[in-house]
Amino acid sequence: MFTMGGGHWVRGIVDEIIKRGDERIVIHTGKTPSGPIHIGAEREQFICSAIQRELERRGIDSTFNFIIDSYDPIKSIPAGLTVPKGFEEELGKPLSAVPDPFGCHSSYAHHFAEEFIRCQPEFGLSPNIIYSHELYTKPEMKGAIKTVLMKLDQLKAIRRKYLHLPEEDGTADDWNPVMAVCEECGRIASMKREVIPNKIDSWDLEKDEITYTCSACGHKGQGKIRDLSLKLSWRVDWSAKWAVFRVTCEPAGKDHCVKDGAYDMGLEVCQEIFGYRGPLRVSYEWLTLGEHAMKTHKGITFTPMEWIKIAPPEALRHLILSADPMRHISFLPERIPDIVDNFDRLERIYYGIEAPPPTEDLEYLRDLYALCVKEKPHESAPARLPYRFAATIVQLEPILGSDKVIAKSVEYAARLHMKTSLSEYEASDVARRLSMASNWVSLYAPAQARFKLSTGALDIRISDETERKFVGSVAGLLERDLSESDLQNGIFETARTLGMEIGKAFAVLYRILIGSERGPRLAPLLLALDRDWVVERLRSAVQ
RNA sequence: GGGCCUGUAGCUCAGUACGGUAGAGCGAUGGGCUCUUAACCCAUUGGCCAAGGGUUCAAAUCCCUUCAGGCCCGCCA
Repeated sequence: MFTMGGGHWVRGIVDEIIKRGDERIVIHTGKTPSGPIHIGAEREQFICSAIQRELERRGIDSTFNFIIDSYDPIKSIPAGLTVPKGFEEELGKPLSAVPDPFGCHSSYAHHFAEEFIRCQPEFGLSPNIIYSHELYTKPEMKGAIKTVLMKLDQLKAIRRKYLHLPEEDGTADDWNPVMAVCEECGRIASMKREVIPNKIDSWDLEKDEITYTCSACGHKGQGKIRDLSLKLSWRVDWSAKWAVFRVTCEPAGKDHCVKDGAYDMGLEVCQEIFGYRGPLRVSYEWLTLGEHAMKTHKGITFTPMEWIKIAPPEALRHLILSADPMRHISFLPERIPDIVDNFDRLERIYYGIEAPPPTEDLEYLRDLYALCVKEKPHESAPARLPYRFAATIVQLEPILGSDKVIAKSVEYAARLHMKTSLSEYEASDVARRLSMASNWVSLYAPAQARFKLSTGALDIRISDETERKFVGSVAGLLERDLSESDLQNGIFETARTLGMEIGKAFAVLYRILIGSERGPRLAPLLLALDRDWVVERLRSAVQ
């Protein structure tokens, strides 16, 4: 079918952003650090990053803020997280006030937020980080709280509309979005059975005074708005930030973007209560881990930190930015080699080494590649070590030693790209991929991608007469201490002389050594092993 | 109960805004390679486009209904 061209979908988003005519373009994203932050959250980050790059390409400057919702209460302890005894006592406190269960950061919020933030430069982004527990001490947020109290009736009416609450006469609605952190117990909500926020009881804007009752410990407190630790509840909190920062665009998960969902209500609150038009909505689908949605509280997660250990960050950008935001992405760590290969293919297409599939729009592919690399594309195609190769050769490290593994990999990458030597970047990229592949093999590789020397009792016996002769001859070759290439050639010649199919000949050796039909290049493998052991192994298989 | 998104080869997905005889990658199978670091090259295989109905000369694409999965309507990308 005829493709329209037109490049990457982010161009359309940027067109709309520009149409708004905002004085200053501010892109926002946010995340609650309620536990390990998984790679699903990167979808939002990458969309923002792509928007920012597209703006930059058009010569437009922008601000990219990442709000850490550290002031939200901790509502549960995520499954799989080991916490000190008595940690349940912390439930209901703001995440920024809960101690780090690992003891390495100043709070629970900081621990998980920092772990995520630390990875971001690796993925080619560096948003401004804003912790909401700090933000709420600022006069702008105090002002938003006052505005909310001033227009509370109007706000209640908006809320009732969105939550489809039964029409009431209005007097019974004691909802209030202003929450107070209890000065006695430090909680902002109680967590028995259900979440009950600490609402304020009374307020006097003239005198700047507020009273509240703690839903957890029952403490009754009072104080001035500027002194008390106050927070707005979710949907109002969101629009207050939009208004305070004059946000141009904030992507959000599809859960918030449904009709009458948090985004719809937030926009109306933003306009009616705070007098700001609100951001452009970009909604996106979730990433799933196989068939399951990633859920922090259920402990089903895969974090950016874990990604970096097993695969290049560009490959995650590619996985996410190549998909339409409204389609869900199903990720499984077992598929990492495919995912990395896909990125490598795009890279080769970008540099004209490989022809694009006939149905694909080249302009789109070029856009996409520029959005996937960490900074700017290299001047020429970098020589990459194929991930599958890496995943194979690292398994020889115990017998080859790491120096040899690296040397062979560098040599292979250079040969593939018809280079005589690798640049410093290329060589370090090869080393990185080897260590990633090594982690992947030990953590996630399916059985068929792994091999192990069969050192135990030999459980196969070669009965075919030709095969027996062949194996015997190879054992003889080994005893002659040949060079690598002579040995490799010798094996081929032996097979040919005996009239064996090459594939079958190799298969029989692999079966004896690693119990598989195929394996890593044979001569180096044989030479890396203890000679007498291999000879004995081969001979006993054909006895 | 109300609403949104998704369903295309064994797997992952393009193609749906603007209807014009089903595409890619991976896999599988076969072959080739003076010859394999699970490589590479070539070929083959593969699909009632979830199901049914409608509109049309023509539907994966537009409309209606049904089914399945995910999600929202209370905090949670």
